[in-house]
Amino acid sequence: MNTLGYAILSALDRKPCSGYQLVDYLEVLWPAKHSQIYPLLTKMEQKGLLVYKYVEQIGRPGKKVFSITDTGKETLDKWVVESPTDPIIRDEFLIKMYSVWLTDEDNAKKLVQDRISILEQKVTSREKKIVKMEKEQESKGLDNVSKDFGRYILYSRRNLLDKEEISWCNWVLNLVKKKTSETFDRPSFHLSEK
Amino acid sequence: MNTLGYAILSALDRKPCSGYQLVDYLEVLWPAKHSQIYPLLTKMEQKGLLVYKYVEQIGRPGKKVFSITDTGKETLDKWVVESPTDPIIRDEFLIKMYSVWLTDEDNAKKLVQDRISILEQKVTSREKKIVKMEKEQESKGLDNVSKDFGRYILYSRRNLLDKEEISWCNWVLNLVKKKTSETFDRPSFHLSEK
DNA sequence: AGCTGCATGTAACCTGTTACATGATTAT
DNA sequence: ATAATCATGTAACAGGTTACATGCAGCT
Repeated sequence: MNTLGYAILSALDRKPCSGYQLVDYLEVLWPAKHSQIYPLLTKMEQKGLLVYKYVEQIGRPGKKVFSITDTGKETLDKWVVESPTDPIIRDEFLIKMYSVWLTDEDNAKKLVQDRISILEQKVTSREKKIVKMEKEQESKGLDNVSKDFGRYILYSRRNLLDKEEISWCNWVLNLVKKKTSETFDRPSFHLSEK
Repeated sequence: MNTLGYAILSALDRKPCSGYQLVDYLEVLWPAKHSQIYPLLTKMEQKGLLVYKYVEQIGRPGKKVFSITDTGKETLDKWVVESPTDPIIRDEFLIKMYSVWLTDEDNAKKLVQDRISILEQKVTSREKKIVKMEKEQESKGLDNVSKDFGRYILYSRRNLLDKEEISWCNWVLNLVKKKTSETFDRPSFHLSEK
């Protein structure tokens, strides 16, 4: 089984979901398109890691609601204690940054400023989600607090990191300015410069 | 052309490299294995984006040193001004965290502590690289300062983010402790709690 | 004698994205 | 009208990893 499979297991371990719902739900854990999720759900169901029942709805199409089985839980438990592989990060922004930031000052600025606004946007929309989670929390009992708290810590992690990247962007923006004004006389390569 | 191709172009735009060297060099920009890089270099050379000359060495095997062509530079310049796609992040740690952090306290702690030590390790080794870059810088003229400074800002970015993640890990570690002692009485879902 | 680093390449496989396909309901 | 949301699925393709394959130099 691949990592997406385990992501699905850990999501369903909290609450049963349809494939459609999982697309949203997995966004924080391990983003995937529906075209990848649906076939995997079928495979996992055939392996006995999941079960589903078809739930008919009024005013909208019926759905397959998947739940984790005991076998599924065991599989997840075994995997969870193995040490995780290195995170995979691929970011076009870094390449573009690397390419333009000295040779093309205007585009460098634009690139960084755009990045800042995208990050700020994400931070605010994530904060909204957190507020939403709070409200839902208040209407529920204590038992459910723990279930969604995992998402909360992941959201706050992302926000922390995004905010830190915004600081970095502003630092870079300052460097670009300095570069122009001070004729760039051998910068001291020190972290403390920040 | 794919993003790896552009990453190669931007790397070679700084200085000519062999495929073998590119594996290391691209690690910060867009990590790739040699099995992906070698065939791409051949394709790009055939398209006229790159040229190479075979350089024989003493005491080690000869290598193909690739350089960017004017066509290659044009291709890169066009791509660089387009707004970058969203970064791709996939991290098993997050799934494992999500799964264990409430149900299995011991493993949750271990998971986070391991993460901290890996991050700390990376931060220190990156700082060493920066020191190395400084020393190399001092022996070179002003012209080359700019060439490696791009790497410097990317390294410092990563270090900043990794350090921030370490803080987050410590915050989570505290939450786990609290959970045990305070019977977890409905935590207030506020960011300010940090 | 065996491991690490330098150096290049191919083949098989897995993972993930884009596009094709369908269809009802609700909001603008 | 037409776009968006809910809902599921497949097929073709692109991107990336693992494994196979070779070979020399230098170190332990």
